[in-house]
Amino acid sequence: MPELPEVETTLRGISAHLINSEVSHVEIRTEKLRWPFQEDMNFVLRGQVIRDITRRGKYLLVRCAGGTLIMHLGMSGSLRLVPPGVEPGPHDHFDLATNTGPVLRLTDPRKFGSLVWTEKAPEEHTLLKDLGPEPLEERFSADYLHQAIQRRKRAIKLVIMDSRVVPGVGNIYANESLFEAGIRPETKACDLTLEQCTQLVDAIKAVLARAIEAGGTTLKDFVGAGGRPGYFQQELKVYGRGGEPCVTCNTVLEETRLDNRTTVFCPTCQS
DNA sequence: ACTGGCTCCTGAGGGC
DNA sequence: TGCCCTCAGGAGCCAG
Repeated sequence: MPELPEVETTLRGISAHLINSEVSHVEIRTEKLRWPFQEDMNFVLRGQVIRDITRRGKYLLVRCAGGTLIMHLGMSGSLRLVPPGVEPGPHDHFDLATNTGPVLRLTDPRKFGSLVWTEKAPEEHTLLKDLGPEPLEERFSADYLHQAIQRRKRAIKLVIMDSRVVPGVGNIYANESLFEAGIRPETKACDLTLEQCTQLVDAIKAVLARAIEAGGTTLKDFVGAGGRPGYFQQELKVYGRGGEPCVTCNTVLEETRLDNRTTVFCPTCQS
């Protein structure tokens, strides 16, 4: 479900309510999400003071005094703050209760999300150590991208969805960014010029920033931690619009599949 | 070093 | 109404 903007929206919604809280207990209501829960999850988390919550790509990092809870929302996950005592629904798999009141509740129908506790520096964890530079930071530049993709023969769309190259960009924002950059999704990555890399990097940064500003994209039922939906779906120019006219030139948008993911582009604006 | 295919899981929506 | 199919915001893992 969530790509970088939805995870960032979630982070902004929850962090102020949880920082400096102490974890009173956790409740696990399913055997496993992506992986089985580690058995001592309650033991290791109970009593931890939440120092900070940050984001790396699509991962949320709940940084505590004695370690870090690494969370990923998969395709269908979302996090909300609920008052203690609210009855869990069928897909509410995990609660983290705090001594200050709010309960952080993970809902995830498809169970592709993950929750991993680590006591070492999280950036060195297997899940995070190979991630590329944060797309909204300066290190993610045209020079970086041009260098990173020079030996990659796959379609540029697949390469920008590779978290080792750009973490945080999923199917929606890959489609949107390529439209904004005027580049066909199936173009071989190694064929991109430095000029095109500049346009693509600028487009990725701009699209992600606008989406964050709008509170993310709500397709089915994504809601931020405060229960508000995102509004970026109203600004989508190609994703979900195959067969409809291009917002720029009125050409009918083409829909194809790349690596089994729906891909939409304008055959006139993108070359 | 890179690629393609498979996998996990549930729900919604379309066709018959 | 029910059944069966395809598709959905992800990414780790493995063989080649």
